[in-house]
Amino acid sequence: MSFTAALTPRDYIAGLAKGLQLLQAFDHAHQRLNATQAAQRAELTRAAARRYLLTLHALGYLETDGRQFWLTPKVMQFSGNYLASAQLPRVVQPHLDQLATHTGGAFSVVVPDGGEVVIVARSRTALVGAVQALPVAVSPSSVDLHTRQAQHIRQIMTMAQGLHLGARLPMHATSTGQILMAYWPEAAVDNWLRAHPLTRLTPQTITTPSDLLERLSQARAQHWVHAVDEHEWGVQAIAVPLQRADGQVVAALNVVLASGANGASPEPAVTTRWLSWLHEAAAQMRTVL
Amino acid sequence: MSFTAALTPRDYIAGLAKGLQLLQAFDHAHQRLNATQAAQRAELTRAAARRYLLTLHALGYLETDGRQFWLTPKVMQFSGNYLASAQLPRVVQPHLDQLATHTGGAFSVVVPDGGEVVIVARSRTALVGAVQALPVAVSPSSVDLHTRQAQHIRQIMTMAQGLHLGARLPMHATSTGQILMAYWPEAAVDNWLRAHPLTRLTPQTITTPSDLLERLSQARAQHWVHAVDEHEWGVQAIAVPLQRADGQVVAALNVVLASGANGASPEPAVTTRWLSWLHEAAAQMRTVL
DNA sequence: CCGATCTGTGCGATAATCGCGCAAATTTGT
DNA sequence: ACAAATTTGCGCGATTATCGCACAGATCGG
Repeated sequence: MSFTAALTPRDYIAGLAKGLQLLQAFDHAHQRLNATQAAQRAELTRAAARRYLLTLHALGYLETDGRQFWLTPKVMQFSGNYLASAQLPRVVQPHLDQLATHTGGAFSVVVPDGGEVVIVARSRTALVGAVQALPVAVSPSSVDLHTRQAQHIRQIMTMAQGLHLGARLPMHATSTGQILMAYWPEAAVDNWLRAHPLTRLTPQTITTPSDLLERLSQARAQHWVHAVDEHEWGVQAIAVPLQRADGQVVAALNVVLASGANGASPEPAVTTRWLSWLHEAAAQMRTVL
Repeated sequence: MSFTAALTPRDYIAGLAKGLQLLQAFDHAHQRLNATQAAQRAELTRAAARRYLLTLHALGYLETDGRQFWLTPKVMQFSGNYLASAQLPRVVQPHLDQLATHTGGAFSVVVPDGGEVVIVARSRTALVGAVQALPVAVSPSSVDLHTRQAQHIRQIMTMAQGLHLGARLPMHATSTGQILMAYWPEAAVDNWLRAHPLTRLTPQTITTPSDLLERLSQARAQHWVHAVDEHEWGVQAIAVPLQRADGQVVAALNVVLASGANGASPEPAVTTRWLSWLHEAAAQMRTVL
């Protein structure tokens, strides 16, 4: 993530790199950019940024009102091509759907990529009445119930915010990242530690190598990980590895739940139930991965 | 789709265009490409293609074994950024999930882009649930129930093949494309017709402008479209428009079902039921779009 | 084992890209 | 409403990134 290709190793098209960098400059926090802002974010001169913006517009990847630029749905084609070509998302999706339908949970399948994890499949059931109940508690009589429900829904909505297909999350602070690393050879983990700072995201985030190594060893021993409030406050997740028939771990499956957020430790019985569902699903997928 | 930017209008980075063209060369039918194949598909010389491939590899968008190249999950980041920034997919997703949970159908929301439609949100329940809700004659005997069920599951799996997030489908042969065009001004439809051939995809595909115009006018009158076997043999879909509060049609919602495939015309009662679900959902979304 | 194809690489030629700089248009603040 | 501060469009000469040929070695296929 920190590469800027200092030298030009002869077979390197700078224009392509800059263009993609510019395209990546549009994220949740920067949905619309003008030429000047885009230049800053992509570390280009304004003149250059403008050329790339106009090119991306001509190709249909950006829309513009002449002043601001923003992403068009065409950028989804890349993801579409990946989903269509990679077999993992395809074979996993039906299992995820079934899991979500039967249990009502919100599940993700992630793969490691460039030191982070990427969500490549996802499934969740409806949060009944989610949107209508969202803004304000309405009912006068059963205020408490509705308030609590709305609060809960708001929590889940909020926490689902960053968890769309294609989202990238840090390995050290996610249940899936941890379970994946647990199966890496020691040297790979060391390399990862050298290359990636253990950025603190919440008070619960693991931020020292020794704590992380301990967690990984625990994960390796029990074949699952439970991360509470480590990535986002109020969100817990339980993850298990997804193995191919030959035992190779190629992805991770998790369920994302609201956590106590009041400091209450999660109930073991509840964890165990989710865990059994996860392991059951993982076992089913094992033969088709 | 037919642009090749014949001239270089001064502010056009050819390198970016070629690189993206190369990245788009990887699709379902061409998951792994070597330098020579990639050069052909992207219409570059082999030397050039190699430079772009190596660049994309250095940037992490392609993986390679030294000979073949293929997409990495990193390409999903573009889609992730779009999903995170565009509000439509975000606000629509909970409604879709609810719809799928309650009805057991497979729903998509699409937006028009560059003369095609793009799937920007999707939801479906596990197949077990879906099969029961399917518009087929109920089992004559419990013996071949399993056979029929298996057959239908296979059908649905097959037909869901090309319907992932980010997939692009032709407007004239899809229920969603037709309902979207139905609300276009006449001139826009004429322009579209001039620019896009009515490619035949099945024996049922609409291939003449007059037939299409008739369908559009019908769609406009009744506010929905039912397309049977027009895009893919054995697949039918029912679509309704998604309007903003001000009445502007910004997207389309549809449900995809297996069709009789034996030539039997679909039962009106079944269609009506799906339609009411679709319209109900569309009405709910109207306020939040 | 040999023909056919693919791959890595060097190099000079070419034109694609760079970024400065200015004038006009737009936004912001009071 | 007006002026200051940004932002934008664009021309231009300089430069260097990119092009594609051509050759040799590696690989594949039967």
